[in-house]
Amino acid sequence: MPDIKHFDPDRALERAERLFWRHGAATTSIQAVTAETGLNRSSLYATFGDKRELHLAALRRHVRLRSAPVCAALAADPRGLPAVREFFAGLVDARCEGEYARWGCMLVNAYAGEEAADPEVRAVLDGHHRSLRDAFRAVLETARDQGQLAPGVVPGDGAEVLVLLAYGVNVRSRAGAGAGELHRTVAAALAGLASGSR
Amino acid sequence: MPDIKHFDPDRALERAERLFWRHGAATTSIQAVTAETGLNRSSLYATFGDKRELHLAALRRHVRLRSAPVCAALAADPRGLPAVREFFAGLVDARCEGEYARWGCMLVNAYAGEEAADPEVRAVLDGHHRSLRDAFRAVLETARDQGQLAPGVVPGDGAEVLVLLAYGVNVRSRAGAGAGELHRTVAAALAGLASGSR
DNA sequence: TTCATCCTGAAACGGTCGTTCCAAGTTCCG
DNA sequence: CGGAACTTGGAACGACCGTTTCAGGATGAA
Repeated sequence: MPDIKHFDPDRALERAERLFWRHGAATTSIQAVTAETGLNRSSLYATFGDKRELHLAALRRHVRLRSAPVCAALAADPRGLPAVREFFAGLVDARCEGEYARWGCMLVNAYAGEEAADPEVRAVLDGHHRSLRDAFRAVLETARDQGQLAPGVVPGDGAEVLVLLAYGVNVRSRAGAGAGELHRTVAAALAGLASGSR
Repeated sequence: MPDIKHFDPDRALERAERLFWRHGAATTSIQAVTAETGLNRSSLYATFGDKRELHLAALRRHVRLRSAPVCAALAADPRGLPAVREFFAGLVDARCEGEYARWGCMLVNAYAGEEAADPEVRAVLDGHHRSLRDAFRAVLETARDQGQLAPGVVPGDGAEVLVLLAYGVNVRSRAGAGAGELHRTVAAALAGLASGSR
């Protein structure tokens, strides 16, 4: 083993992930990545390959470290509908306040970009879509078994609806929609799922 | 009046609109616009100004000629819920089949792009959001007056939910989601609005 | 017809893009 | 200590970016 890397690859990837997240793949230049990470072009290319591979690695890191844990926690939550409400409350807050306010969701942003034509990008997006949908379905099945669900609500279909709702929240939050407005809208959408609500 | 334009500005703008719609603002070059429209840089700049202004004009044309008429027809539809179902059926078909399949919605794409930080772009997006929401609210009020609405559904809140649902459909359709899947999901979402559904 | 006015075509601007290359430096193994 | 293996810094590549400029052609008014 002759020489060792002088930097932490995952730390650099996390910086790149943030750039791609906030500005998008097309408008994030390699130069911007080198400036943000502190390392130079050679190290970047030697470690991650070209820009497309770097973006893919950033997308996959995002799914692995940010999206997947949330999906797993959601799927394993035994509370039923309250878990769904908590998920959306956290989503709205994360999108409207704090460090990542108005960044939207990195994956939803990728849907709308030119990069969505890339089969490997699409595979990441599809994988995340399935994860989130399956998590919602599990929670809705739990809710149904506990009698929380309004009659007529099918967990599989309801889960797809909730995923689209989450996409909508992510889209709308990027244009500066207020947290209060989104909380209210989400509450109205979820009210239709609960038994005894009407 | 010395000389007259040798081309139809709106025809050129429509070509540019399609490029921005399909590929996004960042990845559509002026060169691509000149190639698509057939006119050269000078005429382009003299007519529309720089790239930002061209993109804004394309966005506004999109709202004026494609989005606004649909919103107006929706708002004026006297049928209530069937109008909502027809809107979404048409949306899903337009996004999944035909000439514009998998292009998504130009406005939703703009939400996710870097251009959403531009105040003028954001004004266009907000205007469209309000138009669509108001149209949905009008239709839901009609539905309520005709007894079609499930008790507990507030037209104002339901309208916001439907807009987010539409955003979700637009996002998901760009990654190749099937029309059948989206039709089914939309149907499940709308079922919760109808009276006697549960 | 003359002329002022506008449009068109094409070349060119500086800047930035993603990517490659290579010399110099650093590290571990024997 | 010698040298192979690998990283690093930095220059350089051609291509493309958005934009400007200008000469020359076309047009309508007087």
